[in-house]
Amino acid sequence: MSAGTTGPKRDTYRHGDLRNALIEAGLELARQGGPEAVVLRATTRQAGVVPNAAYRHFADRGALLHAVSQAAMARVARTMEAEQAALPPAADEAAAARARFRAVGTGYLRFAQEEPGLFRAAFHVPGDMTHAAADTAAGTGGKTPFELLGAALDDLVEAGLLPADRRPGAEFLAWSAVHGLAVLLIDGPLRGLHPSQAHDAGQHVIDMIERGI
Amino acid sequence: MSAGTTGPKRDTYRHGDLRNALIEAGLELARQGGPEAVVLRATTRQAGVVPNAAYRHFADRGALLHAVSQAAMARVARTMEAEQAALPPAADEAAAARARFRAVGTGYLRFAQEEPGLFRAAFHVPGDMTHAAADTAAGTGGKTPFELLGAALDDLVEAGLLPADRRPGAEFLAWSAVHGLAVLLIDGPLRGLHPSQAHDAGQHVIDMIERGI
DNA sequence: TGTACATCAGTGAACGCGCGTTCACTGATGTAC
DNA sequence: TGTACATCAGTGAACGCGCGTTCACTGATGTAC
Repeated sequence: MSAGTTGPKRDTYRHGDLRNALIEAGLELARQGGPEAVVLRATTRQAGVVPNAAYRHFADRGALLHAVSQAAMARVARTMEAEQAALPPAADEAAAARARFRAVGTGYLRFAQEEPGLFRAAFHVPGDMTHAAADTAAGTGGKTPFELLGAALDDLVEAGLLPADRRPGAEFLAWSAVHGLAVLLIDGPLRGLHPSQAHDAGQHVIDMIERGI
Repeated sequence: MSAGTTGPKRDTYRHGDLRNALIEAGLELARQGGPEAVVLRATTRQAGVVPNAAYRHFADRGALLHAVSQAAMARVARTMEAEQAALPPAADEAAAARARFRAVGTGYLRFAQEEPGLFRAAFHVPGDMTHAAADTAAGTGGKTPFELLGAALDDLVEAGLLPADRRPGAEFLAWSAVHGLAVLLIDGPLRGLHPSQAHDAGQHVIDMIERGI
C-alpha cells in the first residue's frame, strides 16, 4: 500500500459493506462542507476505496448524493423524535399534544443549527428531475420530518387546540416558518447567532405559528 | 475572429463597460442555473471576452459572484417595491399600511417564483467568510429587502395595527415564514405548484404572519 | 469433506473536461506639450 | 491643431487541478457437485 492515503485501511480484499460505508463517508463530507462537498472521488477516498468502486453500488454521482441526502433527512427525523422523546410528562393530553408539536419545530431547528452541512444536504435537490426528491420514507423505515409534523398537527386537532377547518395545509404554514428560520440561521443574516439566542428565536417563531396557524 | 464563439461581438478593442457587462452576464447565467452556474469562464464567454479579462474588474471568481449576488438582491428589492407601487388606493392609512406590508411578502414570493435562479443567487453565501454577506445596500443605492420589510413593520406600528412591544424582532418572524415558503416553492416539496396555487399559499402564509406576529 | 468453478466487488490506469488563475503581450485611448 | 507618449483594458497561451466516468483486470468468496 502506498503512503499518503487517507481513510481507513482494510485487511480483507472485499470491503463487505461498501454501500453503507460510502453513505457514511458522504455524510461526513456533507457535515463539513454541505452537499457540494459530497464529491465522488472524495467520498471513495474517505471510504478507503478506489474512485470507480462506487459504481458497484451507485449508478453515478447523483445517485450517491441522493442516498446521502436521504440518510441526512433520516437524521433530521431522528433528532425531531429524540426531542419529542425527551419531553417531560405533561399535565393533560392537550398540553402533551402542544408540547409534541413544539418539539417538532424545536428538534428541526436544533438539527439545522448543530449540523448545518447535513441539514443542507438533506434538502439538496438537483437542478433537473433526474434524481428528484424521493417519496420514499427517509432512511430505515422511519417517519419523515413531514410525517412527524403532520402527526403533531393531527394531535393538535384531536386535542381541540386547532380547529379542524384550519388543519388542511397547516403543515406548509408551520414548515415554511420553521424552515425559513433554519435557513436564516444557517446562511442568512442570523448566521453565527449564539445558540441560546437562536433557541429563543426558534421559540418565537413557534409562538407565531401557534398563534397564526 | 474564430468561428463558433458565443456571446456578442465587439467592434471596438475596448469593451467600455465590462464590469457591468460581466455582472449582467452573471445574472443571466444565474437566472438559468443559480449561483453555481456563475462560473468565471462561462461569464466571460457570455460577455464575449477572454476569461482572464475578468481580473481587470474582479479580484477573483468569488468577487464576481458576490457582485452578481448583490445585483440579484437589488432585483428582489425592486420587485417588492413594484408590488407596493402597483397597490390600488386604500380606504384609510391603516388599510394602506396593511396592504404595503402584505405587498412586501407578495413581491418577495413573486420574485422567488418567477426567478428562482436569481433568487438563489441573491441569497448565496460562500462557505467561508472570505466574501461574507455585504452590509452595503443591495445595488444602486436602493433599499434592501430587509429594509423594506422593516419600514413596512414600522408603518404597521404607526397605524396601530401592531403593538409596539411586538415590533422588536418582528422582521425575523415575518422573514422566516416568507423565506421558508419561498424555499419550499423553489426546491422543496411545493416545487412545481401552479402559480395561482403558489400565490394562495403565499397569502395564507402572510395571513399567518399577520395573526401570529 | 474436498475440489472446480462462476460470480462480482474492488483495482489500476487512463480519458477528456472545464475550471481558476498566471504571465508576458499589444494596441486603442486619452493626456501633456 | 498636431505629435509623443504613458496608461491600462483586453489578448493569447499556458499551467495544474480535481472531477466523473470508462475499460480491462484480478482475486476472494461462496456454491455445485
